[in-house]
Amino acid sequence: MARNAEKDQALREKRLNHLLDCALEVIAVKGIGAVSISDIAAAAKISVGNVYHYFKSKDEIFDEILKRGQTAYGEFVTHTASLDLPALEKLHLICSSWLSVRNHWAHTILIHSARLAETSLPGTRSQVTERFTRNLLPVSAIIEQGQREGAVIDGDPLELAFYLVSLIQGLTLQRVPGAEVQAPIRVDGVLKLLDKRNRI
Amino acid sequence: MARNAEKDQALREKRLNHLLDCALEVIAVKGIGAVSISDIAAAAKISVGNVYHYFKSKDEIFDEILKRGQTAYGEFVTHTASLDLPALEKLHLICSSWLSVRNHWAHTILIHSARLAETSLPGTRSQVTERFTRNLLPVSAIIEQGQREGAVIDGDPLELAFYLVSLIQGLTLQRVPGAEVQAPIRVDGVLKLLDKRNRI
Amino acid sequence: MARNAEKDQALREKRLNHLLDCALEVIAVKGIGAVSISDIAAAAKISVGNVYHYFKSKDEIFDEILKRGQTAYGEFVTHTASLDLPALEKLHLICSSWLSVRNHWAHTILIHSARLAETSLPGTRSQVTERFTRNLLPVSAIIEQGQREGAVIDGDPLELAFYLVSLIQGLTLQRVPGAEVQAPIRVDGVLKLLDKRNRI
Amino acid sequence: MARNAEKDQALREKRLNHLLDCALEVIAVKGIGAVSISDIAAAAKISVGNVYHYFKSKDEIFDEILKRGQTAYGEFVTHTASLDLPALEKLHLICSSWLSVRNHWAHTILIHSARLAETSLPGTRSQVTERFTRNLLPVSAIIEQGQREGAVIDGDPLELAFYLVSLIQGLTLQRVPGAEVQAPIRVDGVLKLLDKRNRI
DNA sequence: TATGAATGAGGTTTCATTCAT
DNA sequence: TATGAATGAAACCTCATTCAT
Repeated sequence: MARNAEKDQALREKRLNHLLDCALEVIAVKGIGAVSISDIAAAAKISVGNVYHYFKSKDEIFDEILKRGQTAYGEFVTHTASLDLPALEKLHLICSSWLSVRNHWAHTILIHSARLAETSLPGTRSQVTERFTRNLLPVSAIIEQGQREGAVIDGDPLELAFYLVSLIQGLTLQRVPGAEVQAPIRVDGVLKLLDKRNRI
Repeated sequence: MARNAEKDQALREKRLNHLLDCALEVIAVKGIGAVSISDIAAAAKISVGNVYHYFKSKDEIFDEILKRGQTAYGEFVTHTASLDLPALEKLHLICSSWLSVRNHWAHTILIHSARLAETSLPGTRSQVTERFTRNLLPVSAIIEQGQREGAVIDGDPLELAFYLVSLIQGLTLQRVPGAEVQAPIRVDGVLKLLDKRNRI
Repeated sequence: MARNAEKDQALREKRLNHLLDCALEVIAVKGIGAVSISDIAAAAKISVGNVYHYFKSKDEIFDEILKRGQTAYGEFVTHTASLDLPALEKLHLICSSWLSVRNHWAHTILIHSARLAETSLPGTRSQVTERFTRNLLPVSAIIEQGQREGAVIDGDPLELAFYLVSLIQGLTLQRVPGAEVQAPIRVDGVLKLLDKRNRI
Repeated sequence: MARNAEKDQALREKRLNHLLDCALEVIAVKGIGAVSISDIAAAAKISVGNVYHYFKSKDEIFDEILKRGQTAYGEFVTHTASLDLPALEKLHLICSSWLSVRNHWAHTILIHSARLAETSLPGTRSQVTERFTRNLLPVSAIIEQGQREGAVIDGDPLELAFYLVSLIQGLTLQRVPGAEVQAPIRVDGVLKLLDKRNRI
C-alpha cells in the first residue's frame, strides 16, 4: 500500500512547479500587490490551506518564483555566451528574448516589486540583487568578446553590461499593460548604442 | 470676519505642500505599498483624519505627488533644453541631476509603482504615462541638436530619448536602498552610449 | 455701537429657521442617515463650526425639525377641525394636504427614522410619539363629528383616527423617491374606507 | 478527500441561515443603522472577519434578509389566498400574523429602512419595491373574492390591497420598541374598514 | 459670531495564516 | 494531503465635535 517515496517526491515537485506557474500567471494578470493567496490557490485549483503545505508563506512563493526566473535567465544567458557566434548576434538573441517573452515581463515586474516592497523575508532583496549581479557576468563576457572583435564600443565590460541590462529592464517596465508608452522599442535600435562600427 | 480668506488659502496651500513633502519622504524610506495613511500622518505630525481634509483618498495623494514630480521634471528638462550649451553637456546636466538627487529617485519609484499597481483612480496610470511621454520631447530635441552638432549617434531622436530615459530609470531602480547593485553608475559612461565622436 | 438686543434675537431666530429649512431640504434629498453636519452647513452656506453656535448637536437639529413639523401639523389639524364643514370634507383637506406637500413627506420620513434609530438624545423618541398621539385628538374629534353626521362608520373615534393617520403615513413611505410603488394613491379612495354611506 | 462536500455545503447553508437569523435579531433590538458588522458577528458568536466568508458586504446581508423575509411573506400570503375560506377570514389570518409575529415587525422596519437609506447596492431599493408590489397580488385576489361574496366594499381590488398593506405597515411602525403609540391595534377594527356588511 | 483645521473614535473591509476535520 | 472556516491585525475612510483664530 505504501507509495514509492521517490515517486511521491517527484509528484510533489510537479505540483509545486504547477503552483508557481499559476502564481506567476495570476501575478502577470492582476499585478503583484493585488494578488492574494486565495487568488493563487484559485488559479492552481487547490484550496487556500493547501498552499501552505507547499510553501511556508506568501513571501516564500515570491522568493521561489524569483529564484526560478532568475536562475533560468542565468542559464539562458550562460548558454548563449557559450555559443559560437559574433558577440552582437548573441546580444541580439538575449535582448529579443527578453523583450518578447511574456513571462520575462512578469519576472521583471516581480524583481522590481520585490525590491520596492518591504518584504518580510529579510534575505529576499539581497538574494535578488546578488543573482542579478551574477547574471551580469555572462553578458559582460559577451561584451568583452565584442570588444575583441572590434564590434562593441570601449569601456569596462561589466559597466556596459550593467547599462544594457538596466536599459532592457527599464524598457520592459514601460510596457506594463494599460500604461504602454507609445514609442518604438527595437532590438536593433537598442544594440546600436553599443555598436562601434556604424558610427565613425 | 475674524479670519483673512487670502491668508487662509495660502496657509492651506503651505500645509498641503508640507504634507506632500512628508509623504514623499516617508515613501522614499518605507517604499510605496508599505506606506499607510497613518505613516504619512505621523511624518507630517497631524492626525490620520486630518489628512482627509487635504486629500480625498490615499490614491489622490499619490496622484498629486506624481503630478508635482513629473511637472517639475518636465520644467527642468525644458529649461535645460533651452540653454545655450552643447547637447552633450545638456544631457550631462539632466542625467547627473536625475541620478544624484534623492527626490528623483523616490519619484521614479513612484512612477513605476503607479504603473505596476492596480490603482483605484482610473486615470492615474494613463496620466502618468502621458506626462512621461510628453517629457520625452525636450530630451528628444536635445538629441536632435546633438546630431546636428555631429556629437550624437544617428537614429530617430525620440527613440533615442526613450532609450536614454528608460536607461536612467532602469539604473535608478537598481539603487533601491537595501538592494543596491554593486556596479558603478557613471554619467560619463552612460553618455558614451550616445556619443558619436570617441568611437571611430 | 451696541445692537438692539431684541433685534439680535429676531435675527438669530431667523437664521435658525433658515438653518432648519435647509437641513430639512438636504435630508429630503440625501435621506437622513446619509446627511452629515457638513452637508447641512453647506446647504445653509455657513461653516461647520458655526452650526454649533445654533445647535448643541446633530440630534438637536433633528429634534428641532421634528418639533417644528409636528407642531405645525398639529396646528393645521386643529384649525381644520374648527372649520364649519362636514367631517368628510375636513378629512379630505387633511389627507390631500398630507399626501401632496413635499415637506410633509420629508417629515414623515424623519419621524419614522427618529423612531427606528438609536438616537442619542434619550427624550427624542418619546417626545415624537407623544406629539404624534396628541395630534391624533383633533382627527378623532372630526371623526366623531362624522359619526354624528352619519357619514363615518362606527367604532372608537380615536382608534379610527389612529388607523387613518397610520394609513396615510404608510402610504407616504411607499412614495420614497427611487422606490415608488406603482399603485394609485387617491384621497377619495382612502376616505371610502371610512365612508358609511356609499356602501350598503 | 477527508471531507464530505455535500455535508460541507449543508453546513455552510446552516451557518449562513444562523447568521441571518442573528442579524435580524440584533437589528430588531438595536435598529438598523445602529447595527454594525461587529454587532452581528457578536450575536452570531463568530469573528468579524468571518462574516465576510458568508457575505461580500454589509449591504448584501441586508439584501439577503429582505429577500428571505419578503419571499416568506409572499409564500404565506399566496398559500392563505388558496385556502377554502371566506375572504374576510383569510384577511384576518394575514393581518393577525403580520401584526403579531415579531420577525414581521423587524422585516417591516428593514423594508422601510432599505428604502429610506442611500444603500450602496443599486438594485436593493428597486428589488424591495418590486417584491412588495408582487406580494400585493394575492391580497388583491382575496379582496376580489370578498367583493364577489358581498363582504368587501367596492373599489379597485389592487388599490384596496395597497391601502390595507400600507395600513398594516404603518401600524407596525407605530410599535417600534420604546416608542409605542398608546392606542389600540385590533385586527377586527382594521378589517371593519373593508367590511361591507356591518355598515348599512 | 464665524471659520475650517484638527481630532479621535468607530465603522467597513481585506487578507495572511492557522486549525479542526 | 486536502479543505475552507475561522481568526485577528491592520488598512482605509467618515464624521460629530472641539478649538484656535
